[in-house]
Amino acid sequence: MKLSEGVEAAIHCAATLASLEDGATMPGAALAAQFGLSPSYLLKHLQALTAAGILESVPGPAGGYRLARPAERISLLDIVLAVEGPLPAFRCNEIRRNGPVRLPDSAYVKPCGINAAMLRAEKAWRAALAAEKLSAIVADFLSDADPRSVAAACAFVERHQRPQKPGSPKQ
Amino acid sequence: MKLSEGVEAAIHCAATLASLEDGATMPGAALAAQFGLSPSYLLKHLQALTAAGILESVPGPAGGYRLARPAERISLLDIVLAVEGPLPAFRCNEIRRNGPVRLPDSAYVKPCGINAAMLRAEKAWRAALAAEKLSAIVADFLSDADPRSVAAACAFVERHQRPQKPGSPKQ
DNA sequence: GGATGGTTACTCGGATAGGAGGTGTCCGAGTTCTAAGGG
DNA sequence: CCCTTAGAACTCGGACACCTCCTATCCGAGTAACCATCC
Repeated sequence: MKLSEGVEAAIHCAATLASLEDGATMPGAALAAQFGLSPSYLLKHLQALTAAGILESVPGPAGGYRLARPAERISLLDIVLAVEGPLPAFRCNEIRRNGPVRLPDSAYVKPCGINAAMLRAEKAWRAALAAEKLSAIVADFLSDADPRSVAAACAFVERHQRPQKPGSPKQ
Repeated sequence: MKLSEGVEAAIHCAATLASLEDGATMPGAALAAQFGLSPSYLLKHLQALTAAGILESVPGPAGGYRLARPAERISLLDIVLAVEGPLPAFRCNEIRRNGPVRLPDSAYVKPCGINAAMLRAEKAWRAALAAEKLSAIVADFLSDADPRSVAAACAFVERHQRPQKPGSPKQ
């Protein structure tokens, strides 16, 4: 089992966008440069986040991406589900029915115990991810990370963010 | 993210082997027939379980597989790790270092907060999997599942298990 | 000087090739059971 | 009747193609800023 590498990129980008001034945007190309990624490919994941309602996109010059809601209300689970899809990692194929003796469907109304156990474990995983808020990630970074790294990140944000246009308030 | 389909097969096979009489074995071909799987392919996963020390294999006629230790001491985590590998699902590629400004390595001695958060969530998942013992899975099946399904499973075990050979005690 | 229209450049969005890992299959090595032959 | 021995059949184990999904890339649609022109 392996999570898509896009998850890492998506979380880093979301954390960077959370550091922007209120209403400001940042182009996808800038985010790609910040993390050494292919701009075209990063766009794919940013689109997924936009489709999931986590980000907003502003087209045209001075456009870019920004968070669609406060970082306190964005969890890592939201991002992971947006990139990886909503389906659970364990998908029961009901192989218990594929034996040589075919029982009627009425013998399988009770859910598969193995599937239930796997889903319980995945529920714990999702609960832990839901508890990890993007705001906490950013706060921890600002307080705990190396000062040089924090300074470089802040300088990058200051350099590439596009201030909110006065005439178009953030919805 | 998607778990390998072999995980489902491996758990079902392990649960079936847990229902065998003490020391008895069952060939991989019988397990494959029980779940409608390709024998050659199922062997691949059973070999992984054997390499992980969860199963034991007995070669030759009247051979097959059996649990290497009591079902109470086998968790779903053991099986998942044996099939999927021990690496965590989220693998940090340290893209935080790939920016245009290259800071010295000393600026990154603190672990990445995003990686830490993802690993915390995965730790919760693994803890939940470790709590799901194979013995409990089998017990729940015998008590809760449809009687017809239980009867069919027991009949299958009775039909295909190979009793322990008197002269070669289980190690 | 101010308003207006066209041009330009920048942004995101979706459709299109390439590659790694899981899926499925095959054949070979090893071991035990069986049965025939000899004592 | 018992032991020995050769054969055969069944088992697991590892090596080889195929296929799906993730990775990576390109080009097109749309929009806002900019600038030249006109009033």
